[in-house]
Amino acid sequence: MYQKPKGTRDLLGRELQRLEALNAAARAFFGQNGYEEIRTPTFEFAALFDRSIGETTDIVEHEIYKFEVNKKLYALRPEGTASVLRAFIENKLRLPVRFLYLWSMYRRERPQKGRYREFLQIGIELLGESKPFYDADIIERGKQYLQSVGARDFTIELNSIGCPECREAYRRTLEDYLQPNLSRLCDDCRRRFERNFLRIFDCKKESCQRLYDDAPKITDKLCGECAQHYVDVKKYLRYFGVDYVENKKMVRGLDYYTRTVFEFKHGELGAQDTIIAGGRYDLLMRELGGPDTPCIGWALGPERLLLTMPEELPSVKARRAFFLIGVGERYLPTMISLRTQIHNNGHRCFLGDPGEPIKHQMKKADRFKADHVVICGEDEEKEGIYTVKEMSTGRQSKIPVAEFESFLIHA
RNA sequence: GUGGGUAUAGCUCAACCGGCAGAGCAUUGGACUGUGGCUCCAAAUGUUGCGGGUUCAAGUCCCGUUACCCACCCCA
Repeated sequence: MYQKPKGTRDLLGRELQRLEALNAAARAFFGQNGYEEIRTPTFEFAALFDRSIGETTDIVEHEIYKFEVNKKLYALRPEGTASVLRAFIENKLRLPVRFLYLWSMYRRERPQKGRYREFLQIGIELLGESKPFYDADIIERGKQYLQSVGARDFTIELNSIGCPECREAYRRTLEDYLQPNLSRLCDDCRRRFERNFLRIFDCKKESCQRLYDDAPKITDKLCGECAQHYVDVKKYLRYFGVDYVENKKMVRGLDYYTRTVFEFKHGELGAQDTIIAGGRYDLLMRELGGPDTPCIGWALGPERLLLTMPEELPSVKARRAFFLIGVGERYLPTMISLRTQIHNNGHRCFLGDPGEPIKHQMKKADRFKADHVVICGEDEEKEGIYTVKEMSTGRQSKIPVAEFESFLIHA
């Protein structure tokens, strides 16, 4: 027997419906807000991701699916931002522009709750806007989107990680603070400090965290411009009515972020509690060979979001379902035209096999979760009616053929 | 990549110290030949994840392996 690769899933039934409901809501909502949907190739030249995500990140080092064909090294995309910027540059588009993407991403991680090797991201990117107003704007739009699909109980965490100059100054300050305590850090943190020093704050060990609680924070060491930017972002968030908590220890896993970073978290999700994560990346476009262009964006994990939501999404509307029963094959033409009429009114409709006993067809109707059964037989033909049975109550009524259309409209 | 847990009928799970492979739900048929669900009666269902080992005897013990779950790492 064949099995799917580890960390992948077959999407069908309820689960697929739920995901598609989030996609449909995102297309509608962000479309209204001027975000244009974009699709790029699922694979790119591997160098694109090395350059953008950061060569010392774990993603690039051992989580990317890479393959070589004809001496060219390709990679399945592990995230969306790099591809969007590459497409922007390559297609010589004009600024400013807003993009929406709904893509599968690929990372060779060990799967666990809310984490897969092929997973979805709904992301937005706003290219060409540098002002703090826009940082607040896309955070607020994220909040509004979550609320529109019925998500509750998430908190927004905010931080600024400054520009490379701020970070270099801060690194020295932090080093001075940690130097005397180096022996109390865990092995992971010592390694992190060498490779990507901000990431020490992600450590889950309490002994390390106690040390970091009293450590100087990057927000205290921002340069003048970055500090002002951060102050203004918070000002606009208040104008927008967005509640947030400052998390001075929040940093990002990707190297390209500058200044504003944020996460939307949900408390009851276990270790993978981040539903939306994003931030500003003002230097990446230039890094990838494009024009100097400030950008900001975020990505949402639909699988994780769904873990926080009820089985029946409020946004999934159940359409009426009809099942047609024929008593004898000679009623098939009637049934077929009836089906067209029902479909034209926007309802679902299935045909029973009119050669089968009524009992069998009735049972099928139940299986299909039909709301209404319409019976076409000798009695109906004589009286010029259809017998309509409402399945939830068992009540039956005779509806004259001429009045059936208006019945459908009100069903 | 590291650690812990799990794997038995379509599904959820039992099976004592190693001793005939079980139940509920679902399925199928009947009670009910123009009416589903509800009720009652009956039937069918297994490579105990896979491969090896120990034993008179393995679902049970041992080794390996695969998948899933949870956590670390990392991240949406």
